[in-house]
Amino acid sequence: MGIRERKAREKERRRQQIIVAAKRVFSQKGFNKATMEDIADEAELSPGTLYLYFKNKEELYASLSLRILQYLGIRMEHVHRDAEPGPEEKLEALIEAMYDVYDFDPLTIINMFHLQSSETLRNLSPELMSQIKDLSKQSINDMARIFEEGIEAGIFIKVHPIALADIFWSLFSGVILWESSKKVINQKKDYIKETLESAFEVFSRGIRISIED
Amino acid sequence: MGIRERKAREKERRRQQIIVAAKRVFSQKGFNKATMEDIADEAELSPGTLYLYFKNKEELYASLSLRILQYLGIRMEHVHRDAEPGPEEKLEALIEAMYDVYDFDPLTIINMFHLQSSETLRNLSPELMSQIKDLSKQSINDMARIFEEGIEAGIFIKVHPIALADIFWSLFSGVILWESSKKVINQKKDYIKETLESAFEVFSRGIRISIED
Amino acid sequence: MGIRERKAREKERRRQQIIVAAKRVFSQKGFNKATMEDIADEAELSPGTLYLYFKNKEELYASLSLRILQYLGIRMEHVHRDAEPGPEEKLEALIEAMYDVYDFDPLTIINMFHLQSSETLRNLSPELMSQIKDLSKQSINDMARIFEEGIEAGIFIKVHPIALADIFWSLFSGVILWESSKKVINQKKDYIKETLESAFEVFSRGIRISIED
Amino acid sequence: MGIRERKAREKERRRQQIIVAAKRVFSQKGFNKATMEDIADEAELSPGTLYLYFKNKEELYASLSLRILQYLGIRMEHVHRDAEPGPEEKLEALIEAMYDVYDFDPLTIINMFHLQSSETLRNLSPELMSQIKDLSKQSINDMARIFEEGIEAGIFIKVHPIALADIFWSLFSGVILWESSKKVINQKKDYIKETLESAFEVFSRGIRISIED
DNA sequence: CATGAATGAGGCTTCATTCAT
DNA sequence: AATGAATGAAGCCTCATTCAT
Repeated sequence: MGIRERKAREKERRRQQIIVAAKRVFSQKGFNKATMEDIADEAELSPGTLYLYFKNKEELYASLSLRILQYLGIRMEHVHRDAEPGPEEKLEALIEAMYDVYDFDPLTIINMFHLQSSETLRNLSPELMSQIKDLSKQSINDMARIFEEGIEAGIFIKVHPIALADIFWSLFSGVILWESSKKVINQKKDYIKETLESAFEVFSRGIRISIED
Repeated sequence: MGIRERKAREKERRRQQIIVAAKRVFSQKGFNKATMEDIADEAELSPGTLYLYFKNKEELYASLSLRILQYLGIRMEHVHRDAEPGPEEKLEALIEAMYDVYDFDPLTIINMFHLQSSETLRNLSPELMSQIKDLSKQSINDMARIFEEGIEAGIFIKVHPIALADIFWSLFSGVILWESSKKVINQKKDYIKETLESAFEVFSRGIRISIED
Repeated sequence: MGIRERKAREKERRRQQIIVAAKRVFSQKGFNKATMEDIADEAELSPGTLYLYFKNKEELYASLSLRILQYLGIRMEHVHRDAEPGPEEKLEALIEAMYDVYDFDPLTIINMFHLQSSETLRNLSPELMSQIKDLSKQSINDMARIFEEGIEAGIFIKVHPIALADIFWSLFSGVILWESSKKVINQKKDYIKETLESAFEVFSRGIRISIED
Repeated sequence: MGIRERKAREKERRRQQIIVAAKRVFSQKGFNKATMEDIADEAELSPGTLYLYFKNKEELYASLSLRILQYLGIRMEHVHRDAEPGPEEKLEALIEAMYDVYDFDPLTIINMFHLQSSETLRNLSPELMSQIKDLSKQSINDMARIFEEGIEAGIFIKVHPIALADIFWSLFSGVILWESSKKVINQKKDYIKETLESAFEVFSRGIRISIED
């Protein structure tokens, strides 16, 4: 069983090796301009080998997102488990988590939003699709729980918690995409972090009930 | 001269005919899966004809966005010219405008955000690129002016107006993309309008200075 | 009949206008890279019009050569009619004529040799083909007559006169092609005239019977 | 190591297989009418495979010439190394070599002259271009050395040796092109060999200094 | 006669994927 | 399991030619 285990570990390592290469190449060239050969070169493997680990190009692409979503899921759990009780504190922890998620892998997270917003989505295998779906839903639900607590506590405005979570997530992805595409257009430094900060502030203020409300 | 005019009109009509077809096809299949032949078929023209009106596939794609951006620009002007004076009123008018922009052409607006967030952008002709850039910048500036007025009036929080405009725009596009991709995943009706409404409410509340601030 | 004549003249003029444009464009871009639209633009006509005067692109191309061949034919006649009697003198006149032919239209003459040496030849209409054939043959025969006289006079070596004409013509075209392709390779000035001069000298010496032969 | 060697040999064999097919197709249809698919069919390979061995159509075309030029180069060396000393003997050896070059691959040699005299030349990759250039120059230089020796020995006329080499080469290619295009026109047997023979005789006589000179 | 917009066949090339070794 | 050569489908685009005006 030790041997079988090691095999499994090696297989997983190889998988990661490919994912890392893919991440780099996709980030640099985008989904369509990146070729499987590019990725194989970057991974120092042959094209054929990629297909031993991923069914096709689209699945490989989507797999990148899975890692982020998994990380997001873990962070969401932490927020609930570790953060101080109280919706305000949890919201803050949530925001912190989002920065970490972005930092965890900025290139891939942009990729993920591209995926989200792309025809590619339509061609994924059902299994991968449902994995993504489940992970997304799980994280959105985790976020929603925070908002729900706040609403029940009378601190947050009465908007459907899931809707708030969607808005929060939309804001996060919207800012990242828009700021990074501004960068493509203007060739200047991106202001993702700074804009995210302001955006979260606006959001936090926006859902909080002030005294006079 | 009457004849020349008619020719010009016909040429413009043909252009529109292609644009309409392209819009439909791109919306259905996305940029990469859509072929020029698909579009030609939809427009009931031959592939070659498309190239009499658009330099290549990418320019055709980008042209769709241009129309939206132009409409957005017009609406932004109206907001400044026609809306009741006062930042509050203008913000409301701005939000109204955004709904109209979305309604003007929902499919294309989703497309535009895909374009924005895609490698495609890198291959556009410089002219088209700069047109898009200018139009975007113009509209963002128009939005920023509203926020600036509000800040000066002491009604809105002191965040750089351009940043607020970016956030507003990011929120708008983020919601549309996320909701429409949720639809792909869940096959359910999309909640774009409803979510936008809540999002704008959160945003409006978020930038307003309440008494105790 | 005056009117009909004028029409015919105008038609011919238009034809020449096209030929002049074609010459320029073909010389610049070569047969395949040159498009009918290029030529139409250069002639300040519409593409459709070209087809009123020439059956297709290949015929237009070949027509350029006809002008040269006609000029060559005329010069050959002159040589026989005007040159001092005696093969030596006629050979000299022939060589002079070749320079003139080259000067008459250097670009087109290179074109003609390209035509000669090209698949294009295979696709010409039978009529044009036979025109070219006749003109070529006529000129070759005229040249051959000079050599024949020289042989009969015991001045030139006993090689079949037609063969000598072919060799003469081959030398002429070979030098022009080789020198002009060297120019493409080396970007230097071409040495066509200088090389032609030496070539003709070698040829003349080569066919002359010296005393000891 | 044995395995790597075999792979290399197989790769080279495959290359040759393509070259042979290309030669046949190009000779039959000419550069422009020949399609990559034609060649792939002839080679019993798929179109994509051609691109594993040649960057594009033009490079494939040019590669054919390279082989001839290489052979020419080898023969030129032999002439210098093996031929009896003395310019006369070397000139004879040179002429022998030219026949062999022609026989080595008549179809391709005609192709090469087409290439030489064609717009195609302008689009070659710089590397291939410089290879062709170098090989050509080398052979021309080798020829020139023969003439130089003859001039120094007082046997050949005082014309710049490089010019004589150019003339010699022009005569060779001119005869081949003209005779083969006459064949297209007349559908008769070609007289390339016979005409070459006479041409070389004329040339040899032409550069030799006779007693009375 | 002239126009020039439209055609549509067809070429080159790329690249995801397969499969014999 | 890994390779990497081969595949071949399919896409974009060009451009000679036609034809209604």
